[in-house]
Amino acid sequence: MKLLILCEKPDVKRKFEKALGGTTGFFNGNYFQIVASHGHLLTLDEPANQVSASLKPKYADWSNINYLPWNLNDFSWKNVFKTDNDRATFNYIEQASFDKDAIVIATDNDPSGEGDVLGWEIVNALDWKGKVYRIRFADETPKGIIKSLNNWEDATEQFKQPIYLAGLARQRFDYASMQYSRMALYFARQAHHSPATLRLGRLKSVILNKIYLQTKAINEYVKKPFYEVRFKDSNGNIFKRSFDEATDMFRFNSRTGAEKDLINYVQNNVVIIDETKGKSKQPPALLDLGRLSVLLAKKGYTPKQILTTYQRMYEAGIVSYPRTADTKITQGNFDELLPLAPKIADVVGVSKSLLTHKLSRKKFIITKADHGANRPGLNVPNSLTEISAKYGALGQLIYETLAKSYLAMLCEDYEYDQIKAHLNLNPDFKSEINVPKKLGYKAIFDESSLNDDDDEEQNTLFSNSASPFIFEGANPKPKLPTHKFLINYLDKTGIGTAATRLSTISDISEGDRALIQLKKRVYCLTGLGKLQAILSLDCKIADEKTSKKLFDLMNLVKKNQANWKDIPNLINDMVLADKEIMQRNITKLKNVRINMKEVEYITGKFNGQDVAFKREWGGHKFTDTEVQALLAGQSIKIRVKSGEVSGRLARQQYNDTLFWGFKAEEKIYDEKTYITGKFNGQEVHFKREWGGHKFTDSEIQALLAGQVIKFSVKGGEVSGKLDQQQYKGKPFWGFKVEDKKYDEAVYATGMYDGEEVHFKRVWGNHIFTTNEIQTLLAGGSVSFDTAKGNVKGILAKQKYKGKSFWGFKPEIDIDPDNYVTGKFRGKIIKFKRVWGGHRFTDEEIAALLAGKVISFRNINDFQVEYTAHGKLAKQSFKNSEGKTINYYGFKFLTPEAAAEFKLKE
DNA sequence: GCAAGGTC
Repeated sequence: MKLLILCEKPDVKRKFEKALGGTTGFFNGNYFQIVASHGHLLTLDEPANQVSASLKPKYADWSNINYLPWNLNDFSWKNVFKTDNDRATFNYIEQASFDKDAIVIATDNDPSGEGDVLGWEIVNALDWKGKVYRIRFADETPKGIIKSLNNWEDATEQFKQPIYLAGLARQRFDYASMQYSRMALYFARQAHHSPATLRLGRLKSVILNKIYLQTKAINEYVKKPFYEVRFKDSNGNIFKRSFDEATDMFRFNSRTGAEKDLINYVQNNVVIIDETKGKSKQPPALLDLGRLSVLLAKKGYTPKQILTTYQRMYEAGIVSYPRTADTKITQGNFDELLPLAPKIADVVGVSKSLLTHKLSRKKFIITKADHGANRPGLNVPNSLTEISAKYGALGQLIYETLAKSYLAMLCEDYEYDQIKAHLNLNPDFKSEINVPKKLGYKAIFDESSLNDDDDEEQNTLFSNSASPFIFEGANPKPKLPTHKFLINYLDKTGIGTAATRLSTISDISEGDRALIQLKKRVYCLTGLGKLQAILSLDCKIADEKTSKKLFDLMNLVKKNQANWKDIPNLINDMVLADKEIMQRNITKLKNVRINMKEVEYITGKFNGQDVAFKREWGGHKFTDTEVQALLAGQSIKIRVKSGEVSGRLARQQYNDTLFWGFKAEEKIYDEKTYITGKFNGQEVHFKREWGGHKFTDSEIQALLAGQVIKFSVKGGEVSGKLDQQQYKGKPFWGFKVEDKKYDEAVYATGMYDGEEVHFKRVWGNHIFTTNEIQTLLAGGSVSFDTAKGNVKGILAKQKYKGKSFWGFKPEIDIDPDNYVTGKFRGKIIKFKRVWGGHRFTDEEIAALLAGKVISFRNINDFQVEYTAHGKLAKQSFKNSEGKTINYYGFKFLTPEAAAEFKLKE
């Protein structure tokens, strides 16, 4: 038999080749050829293309919600290729399939059935009539792959594959959830908001809902301070009574109440130890992409930066596969990486003597992993510098963090004593502390900062006695929706994989249509996001339980206990119920200020029909008179940037979407800026000027005749001809450069990495010397003095207004987001922008640099608000090697000290 | 224009 082995991606194909000894060969007497897809090659076509011709207008309509919910029986569930590249990949798979007898679906074994859906999509597009086998490898080691091939299942009967059906149902459910975006847009317009589009779904909407409600809870938080007597020993250990709302007699609303109580307690109350228990803790689970991002977000990196850098490192084999659902690894994965541990430890500066636990602990191991948890890859770099050179500071941080989380697995347990004590004269006052005995894995990786509650305090032993003091507390303030907060929350909902969640957060926090944005390390909603969140309040689509229900049903399908066909229709029940709720939510929008870049739509009657169209066209905003004329079916003339356009309102089509809008019928270009002429018999318009050069009459003749012309511009000489080009997807005619000769006096020319580059000889006021030019071309850095101070930089390809050019690039301050650079006492210095969770405002920074004392309200780790005073000062600390490190930073002052400084000011 | 799931 001849087999076609279909992998999900090229990376896995390579693992198969390694296991089977080549792309083609024989296995168990069968000839095989391995091919790889590239994720999903196909996707469900647009709604309007899924239905019969008579239903098309209904499914293409965005202005009407009478059609919702959709009838999913109308759908043909037709797949289309996502891109031309995907079609090409398919063609290569198809070619390979022609002489084969059976296909082996060797796509990933996701518990969601996604790999099965992906595989069958391709098999179905091949119109395959032969045998189909499914293999599910435990890991991507040769052993795992070969074992899976020896245990293949006959899967020829596609609709008897429960896991596939579960995946297929999920896909249709989510696809049908598109209705929500149309519905919400309709209601937004009812509330007189006109966003270009909204994006609702069971993941996106849950994120928005959580941020909305959390922000609301914070805004509505009312601090209720309380005061009570507690004891503290000389090591800072606190003794307190257990608090019970019903029987409480010791908590006061005012300080004076507690002050009166304080008299009842004596100083130096003797500490009695009740119990000392030896305890231990195993290293934490390996990091997933979400938890990794939490650690990196603290340093100011965005999900997008983390995802792209991790991906690049994965492609180089330095880190493991990013988009895994696994939090554990197989014994095979473990054995594979273990021999590399000493080298990894060297790279990240971890002492090898700590790596004594060479047997895998049960908690890390599973029998079957999709790719295994995120961990260092099999390509171990030689040094951190090597990583940072290629992947920047973030790359280095990713590797260090991931490596330490992995190496922690090979360390011994963390051991500590849990000690309980009470006070002799006041036995109600108790304390429980954890005192470290042996750090074990915690010496290299401390997971406590990943937890929502950083309650893993490590204490020092009790001292002999404790004295009373007045403790000021408050009802806890709801947590800020930071990245950590959001990731930990989504973890609990279980929607998607950690990587999917991260990429969705990235997706909705970037670009013009962003729904959320990070401000001072806290997520908040954009105008668009707020609009969506309010419209979806109390709706099922924004309910975290919706995904849970979906997954529960999918699990039943997997066990043959439910019919997969019932799942997609559930979204329709939701749409029906949420339609009413959303309609009611419109009123909630009325009292909310929403800042949004709005696309204004005009609504009115055209030939007796309700229409909505954009008020702007080509930068021109229709006046009310023009709107009346358009609705009356008249032709109007408007001015746009490049000339005068006449046209009228018309039903038009863009891709598969019908819409109403102004349709240009005739355009007269401004003669001053445009030339109108005939090119190959076609009327063309192009700009009279290019790069500051105004074309002469003879040049215009030559251009229209298709000839190459040559003229001088600033910095050199260009040659080129007239050609049709594209700008932002729209075609235009204009001069197109074919060759540029650079003026040697202005530009330096040379080779950089095998590419000819030209760059300006001058940067600021500095003229590069011949030596400096050579250094720059060799990739070296050059530094020189300017009026603003010393500048150091390298040669780099840069972008300006969308055009790329080569030039000197000054070294940007490391992490400008986290550090402030400024002049302090006549010197350029850097200092941290955040102190104790507080991010200094621009005004505060200016005051600090001016040497002034500033004060601000802040919240401490116990969620208690207090006023912090301080100023900028040169400070120092001793690092682990005992070396004194000097630095500038905010120096906290007591209120008394601050007042004294302020007096001097 | 709209999802969530893959891929790089």
